[in-house]
Amino acid sequence: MRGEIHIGFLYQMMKRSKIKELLKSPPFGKEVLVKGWVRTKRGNRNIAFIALNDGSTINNIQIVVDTASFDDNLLKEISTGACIAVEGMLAESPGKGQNVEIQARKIEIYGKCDAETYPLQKKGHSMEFLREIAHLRFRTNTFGAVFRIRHAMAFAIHKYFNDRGFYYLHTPIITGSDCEGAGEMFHVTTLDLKNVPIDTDGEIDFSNDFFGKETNLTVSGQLEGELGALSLGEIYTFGPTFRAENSNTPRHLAEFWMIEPEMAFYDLNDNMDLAEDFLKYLIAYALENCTEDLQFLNDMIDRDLLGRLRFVLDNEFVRINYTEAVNILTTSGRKWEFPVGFGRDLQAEHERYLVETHFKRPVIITDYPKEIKAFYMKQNDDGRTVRAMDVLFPGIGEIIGGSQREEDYDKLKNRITELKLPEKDLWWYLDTRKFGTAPHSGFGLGFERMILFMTGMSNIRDVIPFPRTPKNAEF
RNA sequence: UCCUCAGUAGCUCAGUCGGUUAGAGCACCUGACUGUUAAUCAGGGGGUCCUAGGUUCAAGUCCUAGCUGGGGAGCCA
Repeated sequence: MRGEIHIGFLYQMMKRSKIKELLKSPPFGKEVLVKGWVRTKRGNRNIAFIALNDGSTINNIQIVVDTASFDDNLLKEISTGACIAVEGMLAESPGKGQNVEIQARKIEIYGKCDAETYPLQKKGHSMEFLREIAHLRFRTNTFGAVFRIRHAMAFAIHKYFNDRGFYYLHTPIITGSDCEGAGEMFHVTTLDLKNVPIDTDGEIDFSNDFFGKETNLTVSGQLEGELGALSLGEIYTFGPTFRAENSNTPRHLAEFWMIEPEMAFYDLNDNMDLAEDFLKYLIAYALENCTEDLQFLNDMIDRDLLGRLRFVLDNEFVRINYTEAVNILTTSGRKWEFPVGFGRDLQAEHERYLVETHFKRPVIITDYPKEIKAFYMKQNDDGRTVRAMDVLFPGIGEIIGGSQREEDYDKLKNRITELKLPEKDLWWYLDTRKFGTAPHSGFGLGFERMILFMTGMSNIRDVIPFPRTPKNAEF
């Protein structure tokens, strides 16, 4: 073989280029090899144009085929959705619409794609239809953009925290405590569901279950996250979370991802500062690193997307306490479907009014009545409110929920007793207040809700690859 | 879970007052066209009208129940 030039050998050795690389500062005249999926093919008897996409960018590269040089049957098999490898010369494109094209010299078909049964077409599809073919929807421009942005945001989250000395802590997905207080949980068991053991009280006997006790999928990593923060200083979790609520809305999933930073020595103001800085960092990261995908979504999905992202980035969040929020709502002159008043939780219509009508920007509401918030939130001296904070975003509603945590052992224990929570399951949580307690704070960011905001998509089922919702666990 | 709207070709939809053989655009197939840009032009094939009952001489159309999906609400991130 030495010294011998063999076409097949050359082809084997040529390194595959990603389309993203070829489209920027293209080395015209160079022989290249690309591999990807056909988006469209058009042309006439003499020439064919293939738009090829390999996922590295939303943009396609144009493959120009001189039909006389290729077998008719091969060309027929290059239909929308087919996967091919193309070797050819990279050239400046004489046509309008693209600067670069590849003049094909050799084409190999990896996977044919029957045009009659392939569900994706060149034209637009409804989101509802694409959701039914979630295994193929990655191949559309919209979902390619959404999932590239989703990746970029996941990466940026880790970078943000790592750069600031936070440690990524893996809290358990299976939990033995059902007192996290965030809704219905999914049971985890190896018991035979057709023959569940019953104890003498008529209750399910979990002693022979896998863990020897009742277990569930976690609804939050917060309580365990606090344990880490009270030694490591600043930690964050980023993992899946499960809620067995029968929620059928465009903003809820039964399985979703959540980011939960937890910081020792942070008070509520530090917590708010972090939340605002964090969200703005993510927006800035997307604007800088996902430019083309965001532009596409702005053009095709939501005309106001880029403007809204820049607006949120450039403006300070409003910070008001719950009592001030209630005053604004009661003096607004509006008629509310749900009543407003101290002690009542803010409804969607109230939050929307504050964010979208009154302030017209993100709002952080703090110091809610203790009755409508979780047991672990730090109690204020007024005896009626807690150091909670909700970050409300336009179009999304609550994107972050957090608080300063109650670090006083007695106050925390009393609250647990008041709410009749199972203290025996929380002994380890209380221990951290008994042994070297510290003021600390944290919050939870719903990852998919953030992706909704970042992409302009309107249904949360379209920003997670395979959504789990009531009555739906396909794929 | 509640309220509401919808379900007709592969997709998006039209279908009159209940009336006899259910349509369009796109997609697909065939052909034409020397560089296309959601290519264009001509022709062709393609239907469990969501399911089950019911009313009627006659139901895609009206009634009842259910299923699925969208939107709104609640729960929440």
